[in-house]
Amino acid sequence: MDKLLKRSCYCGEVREDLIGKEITVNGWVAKKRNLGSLIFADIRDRKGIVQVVFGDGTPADVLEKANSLRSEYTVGVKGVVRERESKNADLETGAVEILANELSIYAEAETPPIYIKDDDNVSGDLRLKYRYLDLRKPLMQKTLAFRSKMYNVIRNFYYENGFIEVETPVLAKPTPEGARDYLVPSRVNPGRFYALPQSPQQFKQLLMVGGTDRYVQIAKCYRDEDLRADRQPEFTQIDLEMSFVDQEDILEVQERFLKRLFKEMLNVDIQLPLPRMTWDEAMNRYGSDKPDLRIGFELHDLADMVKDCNFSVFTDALKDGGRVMGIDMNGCSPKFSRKDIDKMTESVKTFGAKGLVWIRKEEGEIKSSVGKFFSQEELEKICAEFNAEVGDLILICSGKKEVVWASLGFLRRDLAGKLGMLDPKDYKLLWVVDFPMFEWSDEENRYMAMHHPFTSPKKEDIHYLESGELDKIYADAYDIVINGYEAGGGSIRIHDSKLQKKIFEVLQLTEEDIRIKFGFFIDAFKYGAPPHGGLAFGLDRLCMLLLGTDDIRQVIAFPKNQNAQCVMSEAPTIVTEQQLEELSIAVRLPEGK
RNA sequence: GGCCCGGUAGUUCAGUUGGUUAGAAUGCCAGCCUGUCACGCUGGAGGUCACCGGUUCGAGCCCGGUUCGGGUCGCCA
Repeated sequence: MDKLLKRSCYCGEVREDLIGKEITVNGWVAKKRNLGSLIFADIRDRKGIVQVVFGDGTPADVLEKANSLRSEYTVGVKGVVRERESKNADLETGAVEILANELSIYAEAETPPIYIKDDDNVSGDLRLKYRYLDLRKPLMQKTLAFRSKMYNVIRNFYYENGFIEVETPVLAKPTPEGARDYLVPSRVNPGRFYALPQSPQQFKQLLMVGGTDRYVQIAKCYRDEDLRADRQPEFTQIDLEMSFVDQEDILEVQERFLKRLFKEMLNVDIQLPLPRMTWDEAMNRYGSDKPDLRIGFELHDLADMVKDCNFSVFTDALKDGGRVMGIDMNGCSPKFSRKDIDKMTESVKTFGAKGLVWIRKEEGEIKSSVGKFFSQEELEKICAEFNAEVGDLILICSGKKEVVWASLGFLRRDLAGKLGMLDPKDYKLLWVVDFPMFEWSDEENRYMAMHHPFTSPKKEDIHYLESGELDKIYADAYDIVINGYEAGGGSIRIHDSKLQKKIFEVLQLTEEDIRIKFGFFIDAFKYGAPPHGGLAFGLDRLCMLLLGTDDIRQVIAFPKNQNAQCVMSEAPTIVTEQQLEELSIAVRLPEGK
């Protein structure tokens, strides 16, 4: 239609200093208010919204055209900025408006299927289907710009600290010992597959062998596992590796990065050095390897208090090598009904707990779901362990330690959330260090590397490799934890090929396995590998945390739904016979699909 | 793969014990309106109650199955 393109100002940036000046804005019609021969239109672009007035001197043909405007028409407006008669305090541009004298309708629009405003309340499914409309919302545009600024802070910091940005391949080799791979068939190598990287782990270590010394990459990673509110199948890592360093050196640089990130993105000051906690301590005090330190409600081991009690559930758990532990929800007794506790009991069952015992400390009396098994004196002793006061609610769980940790760890954070105690603007960062090297896998019936098989065991624990006491071996591995989220993790790597071989052995990989899966990697370390280590931050999760959302989709432009589909483009999709033919692939669907 | 929650107008939802023509708000369309900004007023259109089957004289509602979406456990080196 009419030609009027060149913008002189973003809608969201029109201010009093432009009063009296003629400007041109481009954008979408967010709202039209037609008062007859006076028409107001709110025009939106990525910076915000400005009010345009038609009437009061607007040429008749322009006024007529303005009357035909509908929601989401794409338009350009030229007009003079003037002060408003009555200001709108809710709008950043609310002190001014544009009196239009030219209007171009670049494109008409059908009625949008979703509301395009921040408080839309539209289901996530529809938002993803019409993501291109959803992205027009001011909040989404702010989020994209925020994330973009993050890239900038990241690159500046690491460039200034001597890191080299290197792109590693996306078409890579399948990763054994990890998550499920996304596979990519090779046409020119029939029957062979690339895998999309779960992380650039091996490449970045080979960069160290290659002498790069300090590497950084904002890397896309792919894992074919089930999704969660904070987990997408393709996600972005800030991936790092450093040579000739120990754990201290790495943590020191990375916490300076975090300090800078929080300062530049939020103007929040983070105190360094960050607190540290061993994995053992985190599990025993918080029941989680990613403890949320915004709240207390720490776990207490009650073994001493219940080892001789009459409640066989507890004594049996202890005899089987399990734990009896509890948390004290201070002052929460009146806040949770019997029904609420029933729900808590149901929720901990998903972690394998058989039940949940409660103790309510009341004026002059201590009540409990297991009151008939315990004397008041015994209950008093438990309350004393927590320094419980009247009005406290103590929740106790027993069983295998992993079950107890998971159950109570879940409850303390879940209940705190329900009580509104988790302030998203309060940032509690810590390092969790000294992870166990191995964990037993019932499924595989063998020990697996907890972090990954290139992680270095702690020097003082290496002798347990010989004695086979694998559960006594801890690793030079560390996670950065922010408000209960694992925001990143890393380790010192093995640079000694003999030690690496030994680790593969205890992981029960055969010579042939090692050859096939890691041959090139092992070979590289024969030629002089530097001591090295690194870390990767989850960029999406950092972005979530900084923006105070718990939905990772909010910070990704085009995310997948829970079934790993893009509901907008309908990926993944079936492909033509011809494509499959070229790739030498035959598809065999499971029964009923 | 398991468990939990949900699917009613374009959108967000209500819908009583199973009972007449399924409602509200918002959005949309038309008319009127010169200071609105959640504009207002008047009128109007808009429904495969996710799908299939069953129970019943009668199903949005009850039962069975399927499907779709969300959360979560397993899984995520």
